[in-house]
Amino acid sequence: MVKRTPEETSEETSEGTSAGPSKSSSAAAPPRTPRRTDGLSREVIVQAATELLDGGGESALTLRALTVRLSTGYGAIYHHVADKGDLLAAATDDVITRVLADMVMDADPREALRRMAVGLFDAIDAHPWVGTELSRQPWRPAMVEFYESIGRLLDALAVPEPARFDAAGTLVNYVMGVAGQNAANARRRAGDDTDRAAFLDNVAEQWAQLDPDRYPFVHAATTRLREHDDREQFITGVDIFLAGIAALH
Amino acid sequence: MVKRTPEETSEETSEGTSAGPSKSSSAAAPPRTPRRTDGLSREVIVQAATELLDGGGESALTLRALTVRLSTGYGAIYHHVADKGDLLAAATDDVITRVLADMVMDADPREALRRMAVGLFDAIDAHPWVGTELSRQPWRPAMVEFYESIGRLLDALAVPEPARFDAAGTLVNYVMGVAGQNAANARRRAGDDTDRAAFLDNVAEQWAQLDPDRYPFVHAATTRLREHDDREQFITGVDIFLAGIAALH
DNA sequence: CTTTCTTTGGATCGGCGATCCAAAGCGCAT
DNA sequence: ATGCGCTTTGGATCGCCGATCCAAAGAAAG
Repeated sequence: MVKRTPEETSEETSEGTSAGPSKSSSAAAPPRTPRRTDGLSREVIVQAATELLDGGGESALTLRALTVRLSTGYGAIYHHVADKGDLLAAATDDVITRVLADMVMDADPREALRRMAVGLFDAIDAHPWVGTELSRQPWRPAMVEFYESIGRLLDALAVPEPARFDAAGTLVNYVMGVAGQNAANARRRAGDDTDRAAFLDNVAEQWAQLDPDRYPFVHAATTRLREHDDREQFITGVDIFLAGIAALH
Repeated sequence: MVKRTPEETSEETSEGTSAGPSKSSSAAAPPRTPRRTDGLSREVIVQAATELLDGGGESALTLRALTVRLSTGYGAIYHHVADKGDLLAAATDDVITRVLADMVMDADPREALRRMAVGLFDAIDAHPWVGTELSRQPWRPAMVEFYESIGRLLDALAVPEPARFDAAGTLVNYVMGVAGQNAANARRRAGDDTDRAAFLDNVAEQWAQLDPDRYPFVHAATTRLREHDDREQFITGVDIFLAGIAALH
């Protein structure tokens, strides 16, 4: 078999009519890069997609980039994957599943709930694109594990059945909200070369310039905006909801 | 104002060379559609964009569709608008501002908070694309009004200053989470021609087929999933939050 | 009327997701 | 072993998108 180096392929494309299929094959023998020896698979593709996403955000996942990274063509990828959405969903499921696998359920239900929420928070913090995709498709199969754990822990907290469903949904909605916001911040951080502190300073400055008479609260909150820690604030929010759930009996 | 009928534009385009700049003008006089008499403006464009978004979701807002709807060209639009993101943000601000303008602050802070959250919920329910854009950019200028109102109402609820900032953020995050989820549902509804009930039935059926031993909570929640009302569940969540605030002092 | 500036229309570009097809390998039946 | 069909691969191609660019058309200034 002739080992052909991946040089430039044919530059001059046929300038045939616009819609004509290439039925009558021309004389020129088309050079082909050799077929890959190691088999492509859905897992390999998902893995490569995850690395692209982690490296450059959601915009870095393009079919073109995938073909380059895997040294293959479009057809090979689309043979294992339905479309780009399928790929993004699979990568998200992958991350979520991994997070849940590492989770240990504590004895105290309250602490376990807090730990689960924080686990999801940290995962989204590490992979912001997961937050975006998750807030777009909150009912992925991988999330069922989450709902189940939350439901059980609420049961352990003696939340009665009629309210348990609403309580679980509320908690999930809160986590999703933070996820989306975090992902948005991370996106902005990557887009601009201003880091998180600079971005917050920017918002805080705009807030500080508001009329203190019309916007007393926002105007006064600028200091806290600069200093606050996202993770701690998130946990505080979880505690608020847990307290509210306990108060509802 | 002269309403120009949307007649056919020029059909036959010039078939110039592929990459050559049209410096040396050829002999053929290029036919031009007449210039519009009524002035274009940023507001008119934002209005048209909103109608497109309401009509066909986020994917319906394309520059091409805008030029057709306004009977104009790309250049005219880009003269008034920075880029597509600017346009989407402006349309979102427009909707949010309108919602806030119609809001009346009640005497009871608890009821007022509930009303504000529901107002945002209803607006996003009516314009799902607002939810997506809002969860992507939670710090739009139009949202400052919201933060301010929430802060004042929390103050009226005697939430002390150190906790007020966290509490306001938590509530906003919760609302954002619901917003994103709602927008996702609406998107799916529009994509498939299955309506909301059919979609929920689909999810519920998948849940029902899970192993009842491994997933007792999710398996049992299918009935509630089918029957629950999004709006009521959202309000329940707000009440949980309010109870949590009260419990934490 | 002439010049200058603002606003408009549309050709064009590069990049994207998706489709399609032929080549290449692989396995099974003969 | 040999031919034949099925699976997998590589890449040309299509249509559409956002964005850029430029010349024409009018409005304003002189």
